[in-house]
Amino acid sequence: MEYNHQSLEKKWQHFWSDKGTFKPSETTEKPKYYVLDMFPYPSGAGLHVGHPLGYIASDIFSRYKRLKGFNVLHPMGYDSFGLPAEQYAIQTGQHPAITTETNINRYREQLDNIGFSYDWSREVRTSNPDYYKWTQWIFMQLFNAWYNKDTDKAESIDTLINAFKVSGSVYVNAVSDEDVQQFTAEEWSAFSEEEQQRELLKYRLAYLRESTVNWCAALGTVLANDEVINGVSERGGHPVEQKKMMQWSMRITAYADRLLRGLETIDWPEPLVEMQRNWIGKSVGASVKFPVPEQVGGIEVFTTRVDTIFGVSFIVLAPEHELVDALTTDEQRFEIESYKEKTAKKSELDRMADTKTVSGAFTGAYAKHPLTGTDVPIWIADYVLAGYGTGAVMAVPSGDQRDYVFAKHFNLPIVPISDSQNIEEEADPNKDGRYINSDFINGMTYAEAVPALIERLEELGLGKAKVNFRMRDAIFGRQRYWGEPVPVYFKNGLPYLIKEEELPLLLPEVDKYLPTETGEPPLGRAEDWKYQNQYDYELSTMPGWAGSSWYWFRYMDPTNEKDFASKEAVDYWKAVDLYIGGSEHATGHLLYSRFWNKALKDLGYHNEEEPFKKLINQGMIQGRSNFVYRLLNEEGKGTNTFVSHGLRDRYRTLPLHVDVNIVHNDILNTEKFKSFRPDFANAEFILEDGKYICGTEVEKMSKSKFNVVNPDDIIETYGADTLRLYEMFLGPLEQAKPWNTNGIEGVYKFLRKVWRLFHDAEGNFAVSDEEPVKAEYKALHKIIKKVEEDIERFSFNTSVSAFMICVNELTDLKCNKRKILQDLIIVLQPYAPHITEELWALLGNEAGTISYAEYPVFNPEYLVESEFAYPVSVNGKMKMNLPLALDLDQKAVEETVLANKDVQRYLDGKPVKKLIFVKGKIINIVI
RNA sequence: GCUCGGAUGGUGGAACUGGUAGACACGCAGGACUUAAAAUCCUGUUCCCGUUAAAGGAGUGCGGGUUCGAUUCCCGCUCCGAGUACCA
Repeated sequence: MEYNHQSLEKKWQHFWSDKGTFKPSETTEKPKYYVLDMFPYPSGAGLHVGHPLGYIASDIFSRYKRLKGFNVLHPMGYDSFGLPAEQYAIQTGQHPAITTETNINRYREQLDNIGFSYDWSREVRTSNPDYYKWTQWIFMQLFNAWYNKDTDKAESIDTLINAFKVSGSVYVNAVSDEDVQQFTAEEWSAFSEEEQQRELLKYRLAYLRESTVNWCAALGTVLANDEVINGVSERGGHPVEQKKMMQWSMRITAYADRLLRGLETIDWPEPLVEMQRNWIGKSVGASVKFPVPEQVGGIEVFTTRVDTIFGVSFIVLAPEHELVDALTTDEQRFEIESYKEKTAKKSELDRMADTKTVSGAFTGAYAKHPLTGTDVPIWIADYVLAGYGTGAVMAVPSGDQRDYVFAKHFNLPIVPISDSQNIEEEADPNKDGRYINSDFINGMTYAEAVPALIERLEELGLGKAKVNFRMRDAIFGRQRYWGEPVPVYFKNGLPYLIKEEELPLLLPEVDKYLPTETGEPPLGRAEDWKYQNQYDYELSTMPGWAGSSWYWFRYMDPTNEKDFASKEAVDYWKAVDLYIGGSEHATGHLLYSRFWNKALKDLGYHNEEEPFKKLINQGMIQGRSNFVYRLLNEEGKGTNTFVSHGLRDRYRTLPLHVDVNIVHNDILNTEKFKSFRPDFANAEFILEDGKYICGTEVEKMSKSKFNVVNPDDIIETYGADTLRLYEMFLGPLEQAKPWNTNGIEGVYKFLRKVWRLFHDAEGNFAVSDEEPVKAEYKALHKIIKKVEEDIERFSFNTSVSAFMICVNELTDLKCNKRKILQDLIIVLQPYAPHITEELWALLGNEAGTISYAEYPVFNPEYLVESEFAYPVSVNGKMKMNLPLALDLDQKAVEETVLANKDVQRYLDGKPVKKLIFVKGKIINIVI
């Protein structure tokens, strides 16, 4: 019988699904292992060959862990709320739920074809009410929580209310809005219900506040910072502007420090850890007050370089700074106003693009230097951002390049403050020298000056050490339809939660998926949608990241109606042991998930500080486009003649994308090309060596570039096992690489060789029960060891090569011994599950039981290198191979090598300085 | 600009803690089997010189260093990719 991947793969896929082979056991002594894939958004385009890369890797790992005796949880689901389905709904009127359902079915079919070992009984969909019920429930927990800095964790809002009742706001040390009030216990009790709620809102982890947001007019919604890339929206690339709006936000900044510290405890790729670190952006410095005689409080600035404080020659406020109007003198008012107007008109994109031009305006006001008391002029400029620190900086032109440029442009003084500075051409921020022009820190080093300054500023009540974070709270509301409704209604303009037993708050039906005429979000169109028939519901929905910020818990107990997951399930499965997905989620999903995980832990729902212990990023698979070259005529118009790639320089041609599916090894199938497009029906070709060679280029995989390769097509031709092996063979998992089908034949050939090991020349199944010989054991044990090492370090590509070597060796040995072959297919099973299940059954084993077989143990005895010749170099240059008996000790090796004729001849009487031994062998002779 | 990653044959890539660079696969060339094709198998394939064979030399982006020995470690540079962007 020949290797027939088509019937064989379908057979086993059905078998696994019917038997529920991959359901983890509920009661078991086995240790648990949780392998998770980042679940996909089911887009209308379906899967291309790039998508399953990470899924294949995680599947190999899961199957391997099962073989090693673990109880493995390996689930899959869909992140099914999102913009594309809604955009489609706007265009066609089709309900997003229908589009989503269709797409999910398509995804499922494609995923099934690849033979993954998911436990589909645990599937989750974030857009299902029985799932988003719990997303809403978590929102409620966060609404009902505040962050206590004294205990360094989130607590129920009740503990805050209690503190207010007992002692007012004095002893409360919380992360909150800046405008919180100070009040006594009596005052608190005297507050009206409304006043109390208004105040509590400033402490809640999920809160409503007027804030500056990224508004995307084209999408009709606000976006979080991570959804804005280079000043345009991540989805669609539409312009984004800053706008003040009442918005739901998540107080993720409360967790800034814990999110940062946690990074040291998890096994994640360094670049990703670095990205999160930068995003959180912790900077240690000081906040310093510059008194302004006419203003109470003065101007507070944040600086990471207090040591340069004597170099301050002016202060710069962001144009939006709240003190600007009050400070501006009458003479300067016109200038300031026109500057503010000018900057307000600039879009985010303009402001970013234009970092070269120096601009600013003088307010006419002066602040007092906190240490010298001299007058410091106050300016405004758009290089200072309102959103970071205090929106004000102390400018030290000698130490900061932006301040330097500004000072030069407006002719402000530049005072050197260190004897090691060179400020002829530009600012010099070095910290190496000793201070000059710096009052009482003159002569000190950086390390001496900083504590001295902080101490002095604290004495004066004008400054203190301070830590600042770049990260902002996350905007949580979206003015869109296809998302989780926020379980909140409004009474007297204040938000209140609906009752827990009223969950889920279902997404109402609307006539159109567009904003209302009055500019309200689409939910404003829902008729009679009122809480208790009288109160308005919140009309914005949750952002895309809400549903994905806790989904790994739901897989543990997906049908639970009483809890987001049962206590037992959460205690058993704990955190995700291995998480595989793309690095594009570094500052979005992966940060928000860590945040929610920590908050849920603080509130007592589980015990894991970090949700994902180990994380691997699979590299993106890019497309590899093929081109044909259309000959141009005199007028530069395209003709119907096409020139092969190698000859195109001799003609005037126009490159055209051609469907990669009619190109094989870069050779165009000219017959298929003629039916590719109607106008190519009479195409003629200028060939080289009788072939039409196409040009190539690496680009993103997309329909318009005709470079999309569908996994279904590959599976049809070569089978799922070949696809799985080939995707791994393509290169290191974490590396980005173009998809290229050129080498797939090699992998397919390998599987046929595996098949043939079990069959005789006539194609009949034939294995022998003879005892294997030593060489056969050696080949087997080598692969067992190699695969184990490779999988443990996620080097799947090298395993595939090792399998090929092993099977070539066994083929050369004409090995058909049961004892060898059975172990071989167990080890191969994670990579190529279908063919191995088939062979397992052919060997007479109970079908399907391979999943629970023991991973074979390699035997070190067979791994001893039995080479009789080994290389010796002289002074690092390879010179000769020496024959040598195996079991000599170091002394004997030394004597034998030095006595060797060739060595003698090469040494030519020169004295041997040193012999370099590695693992008991002489590697090098130094003369 | 800053941060991080990368550069190895015609191609994808291997070399794990410094120890025979180029495993494995594709492609290419030649051969066997076949009426022929497909499939399968064998041989060769870093470059230069040379060739019946051998022998020799160079070689992991470039320049230097450490070392008996460097694709691997260190310093400087070039190019490519990713992230980030006036963060005080």
